[in-house]
Amino acid sequence: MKSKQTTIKDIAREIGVSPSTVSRALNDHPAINSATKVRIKAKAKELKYEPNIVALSLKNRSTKTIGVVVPELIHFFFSSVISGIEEVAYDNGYTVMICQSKESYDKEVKDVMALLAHRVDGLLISQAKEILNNEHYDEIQRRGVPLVFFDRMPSGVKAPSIIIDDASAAKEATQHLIDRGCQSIMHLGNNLEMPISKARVDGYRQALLDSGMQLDEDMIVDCPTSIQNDSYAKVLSLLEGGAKFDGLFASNDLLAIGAIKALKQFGLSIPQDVAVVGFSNWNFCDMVDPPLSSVNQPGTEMGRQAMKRLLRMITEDEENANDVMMLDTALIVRKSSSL
Amino acid sequence: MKSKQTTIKDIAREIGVSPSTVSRALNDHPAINSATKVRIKAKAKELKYEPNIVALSLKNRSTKTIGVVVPELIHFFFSSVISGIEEVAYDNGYTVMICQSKESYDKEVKDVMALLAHRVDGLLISQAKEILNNEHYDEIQRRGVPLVFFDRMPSGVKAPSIIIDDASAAKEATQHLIDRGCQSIMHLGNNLEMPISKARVDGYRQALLDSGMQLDEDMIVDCPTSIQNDSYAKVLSLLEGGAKFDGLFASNDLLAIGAIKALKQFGLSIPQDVAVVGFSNWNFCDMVDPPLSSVNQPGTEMGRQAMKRLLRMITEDEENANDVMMLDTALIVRKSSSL
DNA sequence: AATAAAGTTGCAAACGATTGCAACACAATA
DNA sequence: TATTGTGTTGCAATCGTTTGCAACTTTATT
Repeated sequence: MKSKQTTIKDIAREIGVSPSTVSRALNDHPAINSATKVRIKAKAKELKYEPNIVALSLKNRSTKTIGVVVPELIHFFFSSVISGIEEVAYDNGYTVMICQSKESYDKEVKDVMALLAHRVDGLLISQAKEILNNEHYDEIQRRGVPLVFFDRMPSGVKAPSIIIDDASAAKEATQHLIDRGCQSIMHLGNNLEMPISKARVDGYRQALLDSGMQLDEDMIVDCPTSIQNDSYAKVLSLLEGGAKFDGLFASNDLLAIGAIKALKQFGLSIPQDVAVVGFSNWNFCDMVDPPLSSVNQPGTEMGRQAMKRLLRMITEDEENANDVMMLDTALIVRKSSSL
Repeated sequence: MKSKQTTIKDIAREIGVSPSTVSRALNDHPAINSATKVRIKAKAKELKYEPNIVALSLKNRSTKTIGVVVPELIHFFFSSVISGIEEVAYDNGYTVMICQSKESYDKEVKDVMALLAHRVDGLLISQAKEILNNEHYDEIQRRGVPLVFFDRMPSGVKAPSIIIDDASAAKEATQHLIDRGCQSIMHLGNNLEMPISKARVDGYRQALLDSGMQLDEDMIVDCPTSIQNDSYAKVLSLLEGGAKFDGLFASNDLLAIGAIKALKQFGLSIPQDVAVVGFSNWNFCDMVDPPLSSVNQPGTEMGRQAMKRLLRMITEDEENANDVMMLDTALIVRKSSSL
């Protein structure tokens, strides 16, 4: 059934020349008689010939394909990144293979090995939450396949990465709550094992310290699953336990939404009683009630930059570097934290 | 740089046998001496040999890769479908190449041609909003590449499809509003050129007719862009123009959210003054205020079924069929339409 | 007319893996 | 000893394309 795909040999047979001549004609090789070229090209069009990329990949030892591993596609942020990646890849004649690690270390390793077996020309990875070791990253580099991380980078791997300044973004968000008059600010972290989560906690801490506010470790709550039910349940039980706070900075928007639900249910109003700020600026931030203030992460731009960096590694065949590009974030203030 | 990938020849050279022997040993061919097998397998592990899928694809004329074309990845529904597709593909040893048409006809055609050039073993497509003709679908079939549509299928192409019963789902949603006591129900359509949008309008009409309610064509409003601003502006101007209605059924959730914003701003309360139902049951439906009633579209299941159907076409080499599988939807009633 | 110089085209090898067939060594049988 | 059988391995072709080199035809030059 796959037999209906036209090959260079079919054209050669029909015209009565050798496959090499057809190949050269289609690539406008100067040595080929122009009349022959015309005949061959016409026949190619007639038979809807399309070069077999698989054969070309084998010959060129380059698949013109790059592999992407993201934790979850359904996250708005990661789909935006993918859009940016595809845009640049497409413009440069590359196609993209996307895998989802589903936040699992094992799946991430399998994905990476599968992409390597497919002989992708490069890899763009955002690390899963579950982190065991870096062996698969080392294997990528041992094989000489270019590698760039985005958003979530591991420590101890010599590869470029495109990230945001999580600490300073978190600091800005916390500072905003302080400026607004909040005296006691809670932080909901998302899996504090992750480097980016740690960085956000650091930013939160720094803001409090800089303002001479006291740091209460009990106010830092980890919600590892990042499902709004998690933060909903945790915040509700804290409130019921008598916790008092007038500001809340969450490490992602889902956690913020869950917290808002708990706060509302406890009879508190937002932002009057508690001001809330999220992180990522997901597309639903201005749809919830009240509209949620959040730190905007430039997903599409991150994808573009990551792909550009990878292209530079592929084409310039440069040695491993570990430069870090930090993209600007912006705090989007909405009603959940404004007076 | 790509030179560091171990091949069968490397193993052969190091052991001192021919590549054919290595190949047979790794595939546990009975003719190979078991001592030799052990030595070869050990060496393969040592050199971290991984078969080159590109070479295998060329030889087998099968890439074990399937191509997917969706309108937009950032839509929750489509990312869910992708997850379902990947799940089944993965379990059957296939990898997935994803393209986004961005709702553009030209991009869809380019994506399809690129995937064909990559010699994917099959294609899963959800059609873009912009529809010009079916030539590219015909070309897929002319080449004998299996094709299955999901969610948005074209008319006039003989290929299987996995969809939901848009008309009956829309009818159920509208009926729910009628049962709730709504006297005058508005419908916000999303690009009424699209078959699925037409089907939803049909369902809406049918529900009204069945209940003996009058049909006012002015109550059917097209919002082609599917951005909440579109429905926000249209609904607001209708309200200001004196339009009266106590129910609203939107063809997708974004439109419903935009409408709710307009209604609130006009001083109407939901669901008391106007009951609202959306379509797709996006993940943010229970995060907005009030939580939005919506028709649940089983995205992941749709992806699974589409991939299964495609696998059957690939493996059983069956002739073109055009069976349609309709998946069950369920109206999820939330506060936006409950008393 | 002989030779050189273009102008065209084909052969064969290569990319990495698989596989039918031939070839070899050695043991068992007649 | 000759023959058959069994176990093990290699050769060569194949998938579709590209490309250095050789070979051929035709035209230009002396």
